[in-house]
Amino acid sequence: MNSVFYNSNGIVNFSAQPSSVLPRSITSCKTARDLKQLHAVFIKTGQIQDPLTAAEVIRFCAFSSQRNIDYARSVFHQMPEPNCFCWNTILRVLAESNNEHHQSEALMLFRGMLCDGRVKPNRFTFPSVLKACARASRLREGKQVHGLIVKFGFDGDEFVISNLVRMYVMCALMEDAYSLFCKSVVDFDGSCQMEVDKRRQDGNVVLWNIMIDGHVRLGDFRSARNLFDEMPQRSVVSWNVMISGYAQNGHFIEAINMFQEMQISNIDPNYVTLVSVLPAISRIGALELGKWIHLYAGKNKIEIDDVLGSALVDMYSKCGSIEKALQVFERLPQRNAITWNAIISAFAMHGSAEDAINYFHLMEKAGVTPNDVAYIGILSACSHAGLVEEGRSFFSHMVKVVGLQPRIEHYGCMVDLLGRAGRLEEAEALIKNMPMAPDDVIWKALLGACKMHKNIEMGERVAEILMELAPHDSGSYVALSNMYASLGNWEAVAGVRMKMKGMDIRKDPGCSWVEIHGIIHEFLVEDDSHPRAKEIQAMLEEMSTKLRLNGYRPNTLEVFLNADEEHKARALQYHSEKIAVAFGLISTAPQYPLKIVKNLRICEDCHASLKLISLIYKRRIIVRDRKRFHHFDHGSCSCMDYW
DNA sequence: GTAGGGTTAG
Repeated sequence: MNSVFYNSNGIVNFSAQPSSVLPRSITSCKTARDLKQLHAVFIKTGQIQDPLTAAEVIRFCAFSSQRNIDYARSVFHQMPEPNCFCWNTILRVLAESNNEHHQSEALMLFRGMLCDGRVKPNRFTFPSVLKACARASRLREGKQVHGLIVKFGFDGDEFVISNLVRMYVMCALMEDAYSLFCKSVVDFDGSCQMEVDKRRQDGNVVLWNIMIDGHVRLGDFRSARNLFDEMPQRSVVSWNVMISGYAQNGHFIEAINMFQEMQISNIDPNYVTLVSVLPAISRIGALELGKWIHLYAGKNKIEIDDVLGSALVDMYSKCGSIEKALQVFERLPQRNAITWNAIISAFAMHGSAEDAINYFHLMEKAGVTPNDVAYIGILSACSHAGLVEEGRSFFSHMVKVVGLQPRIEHYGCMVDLLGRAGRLEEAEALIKNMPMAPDDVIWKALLGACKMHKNIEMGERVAEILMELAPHDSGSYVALSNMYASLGNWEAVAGVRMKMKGMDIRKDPGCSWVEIHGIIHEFLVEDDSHPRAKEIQAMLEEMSTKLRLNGYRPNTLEVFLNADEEHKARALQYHSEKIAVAFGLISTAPQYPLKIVKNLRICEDCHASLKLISLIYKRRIIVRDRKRFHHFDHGSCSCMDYW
């Protein structure tokens, strides 16, 4: 007969079992199969009646890598008399799940626990219950739980309080959160005068972090920053909350500044810091900083798993290095749907439709089902490469075979795909038949196609709609004006300009960034504010001369002004990306590829010029515009002039 | 047994 006994940690050991067949304890279970075998033995021996054993089983199914909440729940419900520890375990499992139904279930279960009455909740019960309320934004229940906490006398427990504050913060009730916060901070500070109680101090920082997080969630960065500056001490989490808050709300420069200040303050970035700051680096295109992060992870033994890996793949891709993106991707020990989406989107952005399609199929082969985002990636790849039939086939496969509901982003790709291939009527028909209202992005895609194919009739119509939909967006005015200009209709151009002036709409200034030796340099149109402006100017003149000698003629069609040709040619010379290239050429050695990030789309003239410049100066130039990458090399561009 | 994270049409 098998004997069962416990070690000092309450972990069950099966020393009499042949180790090749059965795991010796729950902690040595590697797979769900191991656990099921062990569980079967527990049932057979009746040992499952022991609450500690049952709780260990629940914990394993809930928190190990073999996450199986259904299994945990069934073990729990089979217990005739679960003790408080078991209740706490199942409540925590449900509360921390990402599935919203589980949070509701946790609350129902907690209600059951109270009604049952055999077990009283303890101080470990409430954090989970509060977490469930917070995650599901269930304020009404949250307030009831607050009442119970007072009734049971746990309103002095730091874990309970921090979860209570967090619950109010997540329900956007900052006043309630503040009243608890202020009370606790005063209490804690009072007791800390006598003796520095480390745990209390930590608890204090946690509360500050939660409050900062609350302001960040509400988009109130000023209050968040004030608290951050005021707090008596900051933990790595305090920095992470600020960095991720900035990064997720489009304040990329602030996120990066915070990250750099963090290092000045001698706080070591951790895994979450890296994952939080990487998207900001991607958006700015700060490759050197991105590389530093990658190295830092390696040096500090921070594991590059699927999550950090996805962020790195995206960073390298958005910073212009598709080769490094692929290298990181290939070396990852595990890849999930997001990792695959990141590499597929990377190929799409860089114009390698073939690779995007290959990796899409590799993803399927690896047993990862492509989700809606994967289809956005693949459709955008088809659109950038002009693969109309392939795009159509992916779209219909997604709808008819996979049964995914297309989102507006999918329609956006299709409108772009059809429009740019010159099938303007089909694109317009698709917009009319979409199940949702078209947004400005959809109309902009069609307007771009009208401009490309010089369909002024449709262009005017679409621009009209856009001006109504997004009246303060300069894009539609500029596109319409450019369209008239390309037809030489200067009167109509003047009309659009008048309208813009009347509504005080200004064209977004073109802006380019180039990172040279780790420092980001920003250039605006006609920018002469750089310390090396004189040398840049001389370089621009030289470029201009060499371009002309190589047969280049300025393409002034897209110049916004109705000015004489010479003036327009000069305006073109000072587009921000050209200034950035000039600066790059004088600042770096020939083998150094220039990587430029531009806020708007690259214009046709700059595109033609950069192709020639890559030939004349034997320089690889990679430009990331608002939409995609252009790799200029040996006189041609990776987009094959289709963008 | 407290806080924090990656991909997405133009």
